[in-house]
Amino acid sequence: MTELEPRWLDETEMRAWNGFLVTASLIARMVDAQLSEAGGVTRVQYEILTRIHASPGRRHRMTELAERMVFSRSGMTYQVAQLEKAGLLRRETDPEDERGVLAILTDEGQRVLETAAPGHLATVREGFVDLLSPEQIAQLADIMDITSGHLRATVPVAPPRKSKGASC
Amino acid sequence: MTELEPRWLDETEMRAWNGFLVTASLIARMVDAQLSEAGGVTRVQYEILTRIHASPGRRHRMTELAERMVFSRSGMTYQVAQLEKAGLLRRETDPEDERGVLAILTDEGQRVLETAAPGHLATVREGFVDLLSPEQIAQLADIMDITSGHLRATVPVAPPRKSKGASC
DNA sequence: AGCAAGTGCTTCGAGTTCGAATCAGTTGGG
DNA sequence: CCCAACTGATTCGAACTCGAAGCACTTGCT
Repeated sequence: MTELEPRWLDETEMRAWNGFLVTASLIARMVDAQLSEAGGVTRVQYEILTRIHASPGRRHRMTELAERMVFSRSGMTYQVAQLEKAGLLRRETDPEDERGVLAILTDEGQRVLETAAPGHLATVREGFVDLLSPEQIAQLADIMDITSGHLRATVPVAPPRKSKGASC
Repeated sequence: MTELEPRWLDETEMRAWNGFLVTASLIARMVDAQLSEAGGVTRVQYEILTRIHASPGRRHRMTELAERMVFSRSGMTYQVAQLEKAGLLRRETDPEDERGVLAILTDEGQRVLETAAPGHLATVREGFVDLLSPEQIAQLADIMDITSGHLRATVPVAPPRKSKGASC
């Protein structure tokens, strides 16, 4: 983990890594800006609504939502509370497990999502997808499958659950 | 900008876009975690130190630093202030323009950077670079050059300076 | 020189994020 | 049945981030 003589990134690796970081920051800003001037919701909120929308019954458990979005549970509680205040979703305790809470899309939330979707999609295309050739999109999809898959298996998002196996 | 019938993302585009977002979040978390348990500095602070280190004279102007890092100016002021408190850099007004401020790496900052670098680099390799083949790295580098270049030219980070050309 | 416009940085207030601690409900022995 | 361990969600405090507003210095025009 802590080698004394690390292998520095070569020129290509550096372009890939640095370009990745810059792109991530900038596209996030661009999407934020578009959504905020389009009125309704923030980027995080938009994504929450989208995920709930895509779930069966237009409802979704909190923790699962947080895990899929790579977001802390407390942050999720906060944002879902905001969305509930705004009337875009409501919360209900899960009848199958009284500890759990279901976030359920309201009609109003559905409407806001439908209104916001075209502009958001256009921004994602303009700032990202449509800049690349179909081949590059395919290459990128493969690459991101590898990295996201590996990282999901490696990086803890929620608390480290009771360790039953060895930790090192 | 707001088409009535948007072109939705196809399956490959979705994998690329979604994988990109997930990867960005997770690698950020992984780097954060590594740096925080290694002791010294946060990810943002590490990057600031690195950029100053790479500059001639181990010094760098604030605004330029913010622009290169895709960071707000006020956020940069905050983080540089933290680093100054910690003794890792000091601030001096630029003798060539009394408005400007130079952030200058201290010996202590240099030392911290050298200590943190190997672990950080190892994490970037483990969580990202070394997961990919040389070909994929090359593909990714080309792709990220396109996106970051386009976005840098498009997305404003600092206030929109006095517009001398047309704005649309 | 003197003033208006411009530029560089900081301050301020509001909103967001996280992890640790907490509360509530569930599960699995005894 | 009862308790201990566990799990899902929320609350709380601290830290971070941003944009707008403000201050200080510079530039350009007359």
